[in-house]
Amino acid sequence: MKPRTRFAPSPTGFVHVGGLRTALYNYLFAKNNGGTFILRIEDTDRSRYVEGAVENLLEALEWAGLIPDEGPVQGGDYGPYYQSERTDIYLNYARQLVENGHAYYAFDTPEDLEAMRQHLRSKQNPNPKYDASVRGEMKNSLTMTDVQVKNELEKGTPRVIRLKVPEDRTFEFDDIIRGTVARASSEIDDQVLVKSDGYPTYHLANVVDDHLMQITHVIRGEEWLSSVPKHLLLYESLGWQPPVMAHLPLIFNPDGSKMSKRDIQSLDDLPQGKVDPDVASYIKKGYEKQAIINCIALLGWNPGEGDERQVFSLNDLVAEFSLQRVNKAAAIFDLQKLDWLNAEHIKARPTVELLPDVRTILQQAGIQVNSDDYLLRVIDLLKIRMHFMADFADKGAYFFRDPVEYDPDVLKKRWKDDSVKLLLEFCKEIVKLSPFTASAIESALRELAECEQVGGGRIIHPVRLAVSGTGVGPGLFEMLEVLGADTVVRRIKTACEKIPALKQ
RNA sequence: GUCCCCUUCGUCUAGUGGUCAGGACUCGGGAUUUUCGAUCCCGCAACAGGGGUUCGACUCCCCUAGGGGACGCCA
Repeated sequence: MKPRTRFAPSPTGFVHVGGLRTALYNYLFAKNNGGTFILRIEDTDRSRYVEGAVENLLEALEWAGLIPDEGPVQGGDYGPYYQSERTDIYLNYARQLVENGHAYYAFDTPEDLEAMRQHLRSKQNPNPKYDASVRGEMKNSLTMTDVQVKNELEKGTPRVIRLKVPEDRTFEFDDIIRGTVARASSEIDDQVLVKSDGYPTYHLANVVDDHLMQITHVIRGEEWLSSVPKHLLLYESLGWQPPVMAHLPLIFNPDGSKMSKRDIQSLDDLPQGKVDPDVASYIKKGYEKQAIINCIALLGWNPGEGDERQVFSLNDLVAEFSLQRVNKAAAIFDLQKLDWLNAEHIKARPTVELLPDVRTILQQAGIQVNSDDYLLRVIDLLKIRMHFMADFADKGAYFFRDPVEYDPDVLKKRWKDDSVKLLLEFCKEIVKLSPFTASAIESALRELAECEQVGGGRIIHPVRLAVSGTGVGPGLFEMLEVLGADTVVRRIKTACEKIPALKQ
């Protein structure tokens, strides 16, 4: 059977890095097995609903290339894909559970619950549960007569439906990532399944939906691990077969704390030991989507023995992914590795593909680009040493306009008393070149150096400074070829006039 | 507090009884006499601790410590 996986976020705000990884793993597992990747919106908490959160989510998935096969946008045979539109379905199953004795109505008010907890709270038991030990003293359909219950229901008294967790049972299951996990039923509370507002809780809704949507593998964060027994009991009570479970390790800040949006003002000025959990921040900063995907994929997964690749495209990941190779331990999100991967992915992108993006970036920086052909050659020269796409503007501006200033440190170090003379000689030589190619330029320069009894660097460095204004960049001769003879000569002459004055 | 999960270089990790414990990022050094945050090479750096099991443990078991998660009419 082809697997069906789902990413089931709740739209309570921004898209978390950990959430994106959960989506990624669900996607990768489904695609690796020729299965179906489903998006389901878990919006059953009306009080936490955030305007625009669903749109954010959809955008982020789209950006990352994790397109669902079924979901709110695509539709599908198992919709609706918003849980808020499925309340009657959940209610039906909840009633069924009550009828079969697996669940019961409870009329306890929040005050009643607080009183109960207050009463039971102790050092040994700081968080009393609503469970088999207390449900006999509470206001519910187990302690009330049928008539009373019927009365309250008819009156519309606020009530919830709770799961009746049996005593003295142990729930055991196999998690693909963690192996066998067991938990005693005495540790589980009588979970609310339907809230007094008529909406289901996550626990009921996810079980019902996963079954109805024929989800085969539940891949989600570790925070759900301890509620699996409840879900298992639900599957059993409903007479359903539970899906395979896989609980992913968490992702943390460099200092080991939980990633929190509250810690962050800006990505460029992160608090010590913290990292931004909001995927949108990374998109905004201009990270390559492949780099983000690559990075978070490696946070908890690796291709295994003998395969020491670090750089993966989404397709590579689809081909290699397996849940068996997902790590158990939590990982720390390392921005340095992300930055390195970002540079790798820029290098890996074909120059033609880079073209429109670079053009946009240059335009945003106020740099006029006249010829795509020219831009293509510039990108070819630069992309190997760019860490961010924005670097094309910062470090490539001189390809489009003459330098207005010269790096003082480079000037001090590289500009000698004979530089003017040598550069003007150099100009005389290169104007004769036809065609104006890197190799021809190099020969001319080497010849001149020999003739003048100086090392090549004596000319190379001042030329670079004169032409680009900086001390770093691509190989000089390739750079000059792309710039063209006219530009090179013009810039050298300008520099020969301006720099001596700067040097003093 | 209870229950559950986790623990190899600073970080991400390989490793499933016998390895000089491997790779990657970061950092340091060297090379490239054309720079560089590019490239290549080299280097620093780890099995949390204690018991077992075994001829032999990073690998299996137990305990301790540390970290994390859950304990809501939130997901």
